[in-house]
Amino acid sequence: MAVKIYDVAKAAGVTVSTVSRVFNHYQDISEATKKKVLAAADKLGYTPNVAARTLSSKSLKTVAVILNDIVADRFDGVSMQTILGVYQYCNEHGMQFVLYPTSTKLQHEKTFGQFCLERNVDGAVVQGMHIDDPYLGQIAAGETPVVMIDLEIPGANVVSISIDNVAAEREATQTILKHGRKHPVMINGTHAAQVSALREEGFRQAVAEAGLVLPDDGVLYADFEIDLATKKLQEALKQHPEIDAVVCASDAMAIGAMVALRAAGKQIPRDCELVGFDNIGATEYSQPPISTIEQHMDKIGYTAAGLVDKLLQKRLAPNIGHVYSDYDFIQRESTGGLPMDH
Amino acid sequence: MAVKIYDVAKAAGVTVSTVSRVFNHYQDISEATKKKVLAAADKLGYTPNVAARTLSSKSLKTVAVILNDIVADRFDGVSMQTILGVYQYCNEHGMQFVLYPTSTKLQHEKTFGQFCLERNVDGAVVQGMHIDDPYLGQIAAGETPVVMIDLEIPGANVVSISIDNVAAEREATQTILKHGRKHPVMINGTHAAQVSALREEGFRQAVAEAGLVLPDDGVLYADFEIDLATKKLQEALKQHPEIDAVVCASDAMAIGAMVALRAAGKQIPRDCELVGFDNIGATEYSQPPISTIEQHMDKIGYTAAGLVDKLLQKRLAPNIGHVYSDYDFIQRESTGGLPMDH
DNA sequence: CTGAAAGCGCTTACAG
DNA sequence: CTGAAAGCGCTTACAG
Repeated sequence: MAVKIYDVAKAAGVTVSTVSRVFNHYQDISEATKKKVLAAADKLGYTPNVAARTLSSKSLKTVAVILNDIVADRFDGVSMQTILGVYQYCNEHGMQFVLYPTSTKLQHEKTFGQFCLERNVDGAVVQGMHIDDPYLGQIAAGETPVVMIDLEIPGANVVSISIDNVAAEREATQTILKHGRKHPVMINGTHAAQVSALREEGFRQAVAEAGLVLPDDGVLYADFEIDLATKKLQEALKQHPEIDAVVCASDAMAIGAMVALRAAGKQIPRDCELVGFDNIGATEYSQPPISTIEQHMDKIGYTAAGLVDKLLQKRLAPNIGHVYSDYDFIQRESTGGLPMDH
Repeated sequence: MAVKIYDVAKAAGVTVSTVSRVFNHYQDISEATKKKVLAAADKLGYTPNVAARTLSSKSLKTVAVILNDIVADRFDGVSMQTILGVYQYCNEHGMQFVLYPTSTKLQHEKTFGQFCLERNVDGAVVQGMHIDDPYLGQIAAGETPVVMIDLEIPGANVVSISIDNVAAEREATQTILKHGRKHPVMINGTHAAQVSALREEGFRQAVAEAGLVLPDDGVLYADFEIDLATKKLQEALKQHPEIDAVVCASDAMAIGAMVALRAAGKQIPRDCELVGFDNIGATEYSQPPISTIEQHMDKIGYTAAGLVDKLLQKRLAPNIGHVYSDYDFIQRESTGGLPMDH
């Protein structure tokens, strides 16, 4: 039933060594035998067994996508985009691909090194880590090439990739402030996410540039949760009914903010502008559509896999540290306010 | 660096056979040596190598999630839910898990059997197949246990799982019709998806039960695409301004429908009720929130993996054929119309 | 209850 | 340019 390398060798009249060489694209194979082998393999429907290859080979590389604490919340197709980006790169470059959903709990049961050994992982693309996760130190100190998405950590074999979060949030905030808004508030995620600090930095820069003074409670933390964003903004609106712009570190929170604004009788964008982050599908079709930052996560995944590849081949310039991917600020109706007189 | 079974054996003063037996939960091991082995393994941080295990073992089972033509459209966290459901089952039951995103194109490059051989796949959970995909015949005729999500095909080793699509769409439609709506229209997906036919059947049943006659153009096909749904409904509204209910085979299309209704000046639910399918995040926070069917895809994934497991152990009652998973009809404002006089 | 040994399906120095 | 052979890290009959 199952066709092995030996069957192909037999059918082609060569040894398994030769078949293996053909399939691994060795150069010094005569065209004639290469043809014979390929024909035999094709006729028999042969495909090399991955487990056997990874076990015996040093050259078959497998890269893992490690997704930490993914919440499948019906909302977010974003992790899937990253996965597909990595998968595509692997597919195009003859590398193996494995997906490993993990969690802070699982990280305590098995070290990062153990996981890599167990699954023959040669390199990894890691997303969703919190700044106090056990894997972080292990990754930084380890030998395994790792590309971290959205989290910069030290480490000789570690490169991080993300968009320029500071610039992106700054641009979004600037746009709103140019419309004459004077009382912006930010709804941020959590201190456990590095991007939160960066986006807040961008927000604060734009506010300062505009010559505005942010009150002490000008940044709310809603842990990237919809309902919490609603609640936090509702409380803030009681203290500061003058709020006329809400900058959110995620689209989910922007949607939560929208609920609060609606409840407060604020019309978007007339009374208050609103901007999110991530460009999840819901923002495009909400009423009004919400302006946001598109990060092109599929591209980030693809690029990240390419970086792992380069890291594996030691072909990456030293001290690369961080790679910036491009983003787009997508303007929709929620920031469509005309410049105001003042 | 890397710790192998031999290292553990040496440290524990036994042979690799014994260590292997301990890790595979053999019964006839003395408590004493078991303790020794476990202690040594723990101290060294040993984890069995998966490639070696799958290569040499008949008992380590690996189940694949095969996702066909996934469009990472920033919209749909639903595939991710299925993946996580399968992953969780595998994790809890000591089975290996692999993800294989495929496409109609890739299906032509490699047969289903080849894929299973190549990756040592013992069983698979398959989602997103079209009714004319190459894999379908191969799966039906094959030896590999497969659980198909949302698509029923024959085959001795095949079981399908889905919610009762007919009943679900029927229930959704009934609800709307009970509100007195007289001119319903359905926006369906594509004939290439089996669920489309079933949902249409449910819709038609409810319409007939209500004593209504559906016009020939009472069902539109929008291929599960947002923009196409908008366009199709816009055209339909020109012909039939009397439309007062739109039943959609997916939430994405419901969101597209909403755009058309808004453009036509129809207020939801006052002038026209609307219902979707899938319960993607966007429906909950749209304005108004859209009623829909929650399929619990994580549970379907988990159950599907369990069925694969049973299939592998030949412990499934013969002629199971199809397993129904439960669903919930979630009523939101878009079907919140009060009963009308007539 | 445990060891010795063959074998899973490949890859890759080493010869020639 | 191609073969013969060792080895990757495990599992599992077969003995004892």
